Amino acid sequence: MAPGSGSADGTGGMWAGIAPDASRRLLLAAVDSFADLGYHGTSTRHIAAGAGMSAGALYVHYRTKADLLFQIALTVHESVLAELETAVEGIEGPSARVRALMYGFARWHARHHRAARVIQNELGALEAAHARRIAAIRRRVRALVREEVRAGAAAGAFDVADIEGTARAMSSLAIDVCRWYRPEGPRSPEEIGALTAHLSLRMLGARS
Amino acid sequence: MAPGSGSADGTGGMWAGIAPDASRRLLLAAVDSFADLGYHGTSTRHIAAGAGMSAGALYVHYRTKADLLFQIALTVHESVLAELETAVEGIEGPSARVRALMYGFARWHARHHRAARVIQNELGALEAAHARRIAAIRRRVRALVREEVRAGAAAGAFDVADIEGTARAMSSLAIDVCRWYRPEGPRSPEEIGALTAHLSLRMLGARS
DNA sequence: CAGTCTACTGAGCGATCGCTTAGGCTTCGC
DNA sequence: GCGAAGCCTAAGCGATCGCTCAGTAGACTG
Repeated sequence: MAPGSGSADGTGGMWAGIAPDASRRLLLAAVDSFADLGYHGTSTRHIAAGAGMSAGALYVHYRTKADLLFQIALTVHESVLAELETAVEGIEGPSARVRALMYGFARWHARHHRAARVIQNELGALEAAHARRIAAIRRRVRALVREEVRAGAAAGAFDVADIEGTARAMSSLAIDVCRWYRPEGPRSPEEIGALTAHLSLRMLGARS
Repeated sequence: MAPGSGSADGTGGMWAGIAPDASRRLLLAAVDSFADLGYHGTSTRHIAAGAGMSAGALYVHYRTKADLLFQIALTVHESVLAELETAVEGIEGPSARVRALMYGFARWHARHHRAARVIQNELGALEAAHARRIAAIRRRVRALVREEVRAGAAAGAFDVADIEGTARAMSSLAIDVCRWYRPEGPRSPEEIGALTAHLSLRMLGARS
């Protein structure tokens, strides 16, 4: 694992782009605290302490607490998008593509369930301008899933009456993993990914 | 609709059991505010103002802000449980029972998406003793879904290898409705319920 | 009509919030 | 060797937090 990274990270370091080191430590401490206590339940002093600094040091690296949340939301959403785009790269055939997509989607949300919880629960805490930028990325994620469903249905590989609704359900299934997943539970992120992919193909009425 | 109820309510008044009137008004104002701003983001003054009272009046009806959250969590979870138990009452045949169960489950989370968001996002804000009582109800809800899947699989009506995982996915699909549902969107709670039921049966490999 | 009770207001308590500021230590170019 | 710049601490600002409490208005009891 890359040095300086505090937790398991399967995407080659979601936080690797955050420099310098002190900025990254603050950001990781914020993710930890936001995941447990929520954005409003977390004080800037608590974040700074988690990064081993005094209260004021946070403002050397981030303008406001809201800016810190935005940095997290941006980094995390871009990581999801990259994960999905990589997942289907070079894979052919509607069923194989959906399987790869949903496997990566769900596995990501298990691996990064704490970061994912932050961005699912605290979207409403973003300021209006920040929220718009994040919403744009989320639309691209949903479009990616919908496009796979649409293409597969058009090719006759899937039997799906409600493309939009079924694609929404697939995304929902993968995203909600972060709400109930516990690392100490019986399933690995890979197993959850495989199950989610399998169930997605069933929802799509894919030929076995 | 019952008088005194502030919003559409398909379960015959989830909040009808909350008396007197001032207590219920405070509780409804709290749900509204918690759903938008989160538990920690909401001040007791804001709740009281939402119920048309001054700050101190809240403490005539509730011991603490945490007690208020617990009352909400308890009422809402019992409403879900009642909804599911009623949904399958008198219905025979595994597929028909699953269809009724998941229809009710998802429809409830669309109809009451604001209250549902509170209890999904703010579970961590509950005090330990309160959290245990709520967790017990949630286990009963999950068991209800799992039992329908198990019974149907045992009867040969479903083709499902991973009973626990598939049941979890079904619950997840219904619960997550509250995260993305918008009343101004194109789908009614009933349509979402029907789609969720349909997709659940597909995940189960039910005979058409 | 006096006495009691309940529901509520408005002021305010101590604690904590996000954030700023003064100042010190370290590292650097020149 | 020295001023500039960057990163950090400690103290503290004004605002707001959850919550308490003395006092009041109105309904009910005997």
